[in-house]
Amino acid sequence: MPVQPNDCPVELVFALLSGKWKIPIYRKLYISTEPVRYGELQRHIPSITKKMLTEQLRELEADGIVDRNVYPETPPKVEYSLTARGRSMIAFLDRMSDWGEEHILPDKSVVQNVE
Amino acid sequence: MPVQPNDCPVELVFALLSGKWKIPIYRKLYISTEPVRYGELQRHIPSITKKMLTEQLRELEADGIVDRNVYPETPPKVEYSLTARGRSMIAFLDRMSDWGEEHILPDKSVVQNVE
DNA sequence: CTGTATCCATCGGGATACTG
DNA sequence: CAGTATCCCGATGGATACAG
Repeated sequence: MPVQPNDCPVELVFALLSGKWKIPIYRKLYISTEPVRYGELQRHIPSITKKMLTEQLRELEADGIVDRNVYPETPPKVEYSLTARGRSMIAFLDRMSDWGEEHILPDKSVVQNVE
Repeated sequence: MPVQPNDCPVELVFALLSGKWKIPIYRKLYISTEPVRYGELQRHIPSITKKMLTEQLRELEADGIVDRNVYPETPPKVEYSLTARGRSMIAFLDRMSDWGEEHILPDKSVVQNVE
């Protein structure tokens, strides 16, 4: 659901991106220089159902993170892209990613516990 | 539940802090210079139940974010604190907070839409 | 092609009572 | 004081079929 009022900025931001598929969707939209079609998103995230893809996109849209453009053609064509606000999230997402790679993924390294 | 393997660092980090009460708990532990007792946490977050407080603390502990110290006294005394790893999350949490204050909370300002 | 509409299983989280 | 043990509900997300 769209975000509810709350006083903690961190919790608010978490709420914006909470949802099983929002990060993968965000990543795809961020990486693409061009707007991305519905079907393209679905192919990029094979395990997502149409219901969930639509739901998550609607929430991201309601929260001003994603832009939705409908082209009234036949067959229909709908394109999604990040809003400026959405793009600006990359600032802290990159920091999160850095932290994750440093503190979680290192287990994958052959060399462990090298303090 | 403790975090499951996954390839996206951002999703991994989200998983670490997903849980209705983890951010409030983190904040309290971060702010306190001294370790915090169980009852103190409960008083600081009045609406949390014992079950949830215990659950969330256990998960944070399993994920290496929180330290748990038991003093075998009577009555029992258990203290919680952030691990070094936990403390280091403040780096991206601060960036998230900044973004949240800039992009979500400004509605509270009297002056709006001043592009 | 881009969705909606139903129906349903699972699970996070809450209320309450009990315990070492 | 610091938890466990149960019981339970509502929301989240999945499967499938249908529609413009």
